[in-house]
Amino acid sequence: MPELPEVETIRRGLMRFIKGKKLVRTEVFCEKSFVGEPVYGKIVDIRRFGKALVIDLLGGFSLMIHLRMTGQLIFQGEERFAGGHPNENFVDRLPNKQTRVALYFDDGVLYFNDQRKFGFIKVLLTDDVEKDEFIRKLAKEPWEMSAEEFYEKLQRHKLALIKAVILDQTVVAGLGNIYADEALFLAGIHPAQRCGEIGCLEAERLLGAAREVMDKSIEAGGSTMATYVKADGTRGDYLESFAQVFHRQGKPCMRCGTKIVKIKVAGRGTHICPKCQVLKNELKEEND
DNA sequence: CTAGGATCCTGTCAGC
DNA sequence: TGCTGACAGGATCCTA
Repeated sequence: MPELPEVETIRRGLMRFIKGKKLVRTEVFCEKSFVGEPVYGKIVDIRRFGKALVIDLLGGFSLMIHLRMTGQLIFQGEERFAGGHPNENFVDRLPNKQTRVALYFDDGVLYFNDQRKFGFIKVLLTDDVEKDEFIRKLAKEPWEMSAEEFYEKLQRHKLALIKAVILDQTVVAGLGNIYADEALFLAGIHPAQRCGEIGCLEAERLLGAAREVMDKSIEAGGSTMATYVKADGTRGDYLESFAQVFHRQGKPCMRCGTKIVKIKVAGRGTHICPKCQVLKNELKEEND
């Protein structure tokens, strides 16, 4: 679930809560969730590559963390900071059944929770972080990519559906199911449009839309989603504050009032306004 | 090389 | 109540 904006929000939170602190102990509850032997030392930096986080330790080791669908990072010190898949774990007593790894610092604990166990923490040499397969194959993020470059990349997947292609992290980094739907809506493009039918100007619009929706979310994350969870368990549904289509099926389109519908595209739940996002005709086969 | 479907895993929800 | 199938904010692996 966590996409680029959520991961960036977590990165900023960790910079504040664990940078400069010393990692002193590791407790692994699920072997699958922790790859390699635990390492210790002072945290010198926290970096982000697409949806992956990298925590650099003094001494030459790093922890790469990918939250995948249901991962969360929750720091419990004097106050609590939680990010990632939003659920009751944000306010639960930890560790709990979904806690896979606990990283202990002098003054607090960083819990890695993950319902579905798709996410992981992996120990790497800091020098080898950029040789990691996932990071090595990662494309540029939307802000670093020119419209021409994006368009050319789409043209390499003429027959694939646009939504599937923008979810591909080797095409453009950072989008997930929410921001893909939001960006396509903003750009007025149907998610099942084949890339070959996407024009140069549309590609440019889509790239701009991707930047816009994620910028907005990072900004919102700073205040709402980067929850400093209070005793009262504040857990704002930040999606409601900015989503135009995601999880809004049955509700009116904010642009034209038509009901948003949920369909399936590229195997994923997909939300569109059927009036603002129209599928251009596929090239018809010659018949008979 | 591309395209599309299955798969990893746990939990929840709708429908019987 | 219990069972069943569908589905989930991701990415990889396998097949054609």
